[in-house]
Amino acid sequence: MNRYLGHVTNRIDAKGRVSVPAQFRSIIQKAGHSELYALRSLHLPALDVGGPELLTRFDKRLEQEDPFAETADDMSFYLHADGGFLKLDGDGRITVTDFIREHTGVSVDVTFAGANTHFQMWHPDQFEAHRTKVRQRLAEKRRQETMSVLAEGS
Amino acid sequence: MNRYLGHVTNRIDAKGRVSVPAQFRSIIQKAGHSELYALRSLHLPALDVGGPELLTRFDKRLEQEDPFAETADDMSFYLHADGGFLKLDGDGRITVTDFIREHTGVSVDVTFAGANTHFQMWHPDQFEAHRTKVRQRLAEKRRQETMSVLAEGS
DNA sequence: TTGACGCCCATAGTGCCCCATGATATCGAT
DNA sequence: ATCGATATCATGGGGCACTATGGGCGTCAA
Repeated sequence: MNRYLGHVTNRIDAKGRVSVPAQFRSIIQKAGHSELYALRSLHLPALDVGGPELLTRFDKRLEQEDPFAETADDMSFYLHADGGFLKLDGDGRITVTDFIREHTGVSVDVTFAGANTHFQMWHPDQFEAHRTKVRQRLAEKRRQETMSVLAEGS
Repeated sequence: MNRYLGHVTNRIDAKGRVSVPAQFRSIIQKAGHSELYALRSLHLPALDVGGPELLTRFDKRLEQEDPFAETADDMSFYLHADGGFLKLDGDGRITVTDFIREHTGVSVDVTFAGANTHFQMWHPDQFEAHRTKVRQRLAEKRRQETMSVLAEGS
């Protein structure tokens, strides 16, 4: 399986380290990488994490912008300055820096959530809150669509 | 990794020196350079720092950015005039000259920010302010376009 | 002399590498 | 199916190496 799926919550130890779930690590390993790249999500209290190809994907998006416009500078700043590397140690752990804590609010536990091509890091509570919100929105959307279909049929 | 990424804040000592982050130093070293060139950013209170290739890259950008040759010359002069040239000492530190202080406002701490092919030097507060602004602008843009690279499949 | 600068070394804090332990899952033999 | 052996994984901790930072001491120029 080469996709990031499911979610796991792990504990931060006394030295501020946390294990990246083995199933996620194996994906990185298969890609031949030993480093992770993290971005602070623009609209969520979570980190978007992946291998170097995550950065490449964003770089491609950046190339589409007019290189002399403000937006291009903004995106470059967001990608290159606002992000950070997470180095995996020999046991597949990363150190939870202030960089991570500030944006996500994590302190004792971290929830790793798969997002297909990459994964996210959350405070467990924030993750749970977000999860229920998403479910509500989807249910609401489905209800609306069903209603409209019924309306057409009649 | 041979790209300037992430950001670090270091302290200026009593002799006016500050350590260039080891992470960045190793990139310079790998490129085989022992000298750094610093240019005043046009739109930002920051310095753009990198190897010799930084000069040509910015010259090209200048040409395209301003159609009036005379103004471009002025800007080129502004960029290169008291042109920054930062020497690394044996311990990977540079001395923070007035050239740096004037344009960036740094006094006690310096924030080094990656910009992929080069890096920037900021006053920590200015950096943080810029960061917030950039995130706001990007979030706004995303709301308008529903731009989400992450949401794409594969 | 004084102050800026280059080169040297000292040290505290942090990050990284290595190994240990316990819990859980997997497998094989009976 | 049961039970024991083995593997995998999250977690804990020791200890070394590196890095950031502070400071000493020459040299050179004003």
